[in-house]
Amino acid sequence: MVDSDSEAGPAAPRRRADARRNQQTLLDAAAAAFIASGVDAPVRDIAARAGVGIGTIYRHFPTRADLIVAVYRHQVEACAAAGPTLLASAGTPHAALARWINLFVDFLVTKHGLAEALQSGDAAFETLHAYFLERLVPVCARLLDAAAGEIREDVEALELMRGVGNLCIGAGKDPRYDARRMVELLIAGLRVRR
Amino acid sequence: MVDSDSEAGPAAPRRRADARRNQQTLLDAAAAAFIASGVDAPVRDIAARAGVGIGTIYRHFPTRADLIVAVYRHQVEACAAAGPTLLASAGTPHAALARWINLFVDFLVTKHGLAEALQSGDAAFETLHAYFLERLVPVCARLLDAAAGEIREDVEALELMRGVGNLCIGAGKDPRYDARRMVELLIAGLRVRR
DNA sequence: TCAACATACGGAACGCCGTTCCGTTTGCCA
DNA sequence: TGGCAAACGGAACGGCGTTCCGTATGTTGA
Repeated sequence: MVDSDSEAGPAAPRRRADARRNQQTLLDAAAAAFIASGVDAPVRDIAARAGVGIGTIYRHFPTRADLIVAVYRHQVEACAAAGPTLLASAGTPHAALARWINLFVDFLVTKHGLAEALQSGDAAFETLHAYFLERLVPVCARLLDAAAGEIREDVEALELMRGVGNLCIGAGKDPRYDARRMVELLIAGLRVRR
Repeated sequence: MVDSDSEAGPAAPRRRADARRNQQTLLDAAAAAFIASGVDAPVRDIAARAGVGIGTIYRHFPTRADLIVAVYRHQVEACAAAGPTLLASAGTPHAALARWINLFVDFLVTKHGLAEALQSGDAAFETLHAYFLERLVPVCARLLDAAAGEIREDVEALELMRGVGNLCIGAGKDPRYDARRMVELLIAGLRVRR
């Protein structure tokens, strides 16, 4: 289940009832399809799952990327919100950073194909890429700032996020590749040597 | 330029002259196309560049992956060969490992889209993925063995190679993401803490 | 020199994809 | 209830990798 359009604007132009129903149905169908076949599930499959025409999907979500963003928006927001929380609760800033990155990795690793889509140069996923960076890079930057002194200072938040995202590609497809361990190495490498 | 089929078998079945010419032309055209548009240049473009029909390309290279392997085979072999050489010439085993990884990263980073293709789950690139791992993982394993004691021992060669490959994805597309630096972090994280 | 045959070629055609377009249907309000 | 904006459905388009097969050509033995 993905909840309805409790979106931005106060001036929601009041849409037709069937439109709202379909939007919700589509979000649920997409979420199910993403779990079953990964985020690159064919648009036609999602439409079929929702019992809806192809045209309908595109009126609600102009591009595949918008659909993906809509499906995962809540989890991304939750991840963003966890940053400040961890900073306050965790022992050291570096520990907070490590825990937050773990959260992000857990999220990516459990979404078949999402990491791939995020980094794929494909112009269609530009929106997706942009949304993730927009939302998460500032959070990461705050954590990095807080940990300054404990970690190298030549690494920007955006770079780190992309590195972590990249390491999550292909996770779960080959048991011999453990994305979490690789990210752990990356974060370990971030520490300044005593 | 990519040199001709100085391939395996001693019993090369003697092919027609035009076939040999076309194979060479195709390799050159593919190399040029890969530089111009990345390794995912459309098959039709490569055929057009070579002045050859689509059917011809598929007789010589049953799948895109085979073509990519053929184009880069020499560089991959050179990289594999550099392993033992570095181990003998570099100061410490860890330094040899670091230099060898650098070689690999340089190779990947200068081939637009190759890292992406290598890790893309797409079954069509299975051959490509397999060839790279087959050729380079044993070399990496030897370097890791030599550096044992200096580095963590819970990381296998295959895992490290995939991690490095992943970090190279998207290199060169965004100046704010420096794949080399991320790999440097990963390798730094590999060292045991004193 | 010249068949005749295996080999290799070219490109139309197929299936799958994301996306667009437009004729039809449906909810809503006066 | 009539009419109209809003929303729908799915055929159609362009691009992709790949397959298939009728055609052309190099080779070779007579």
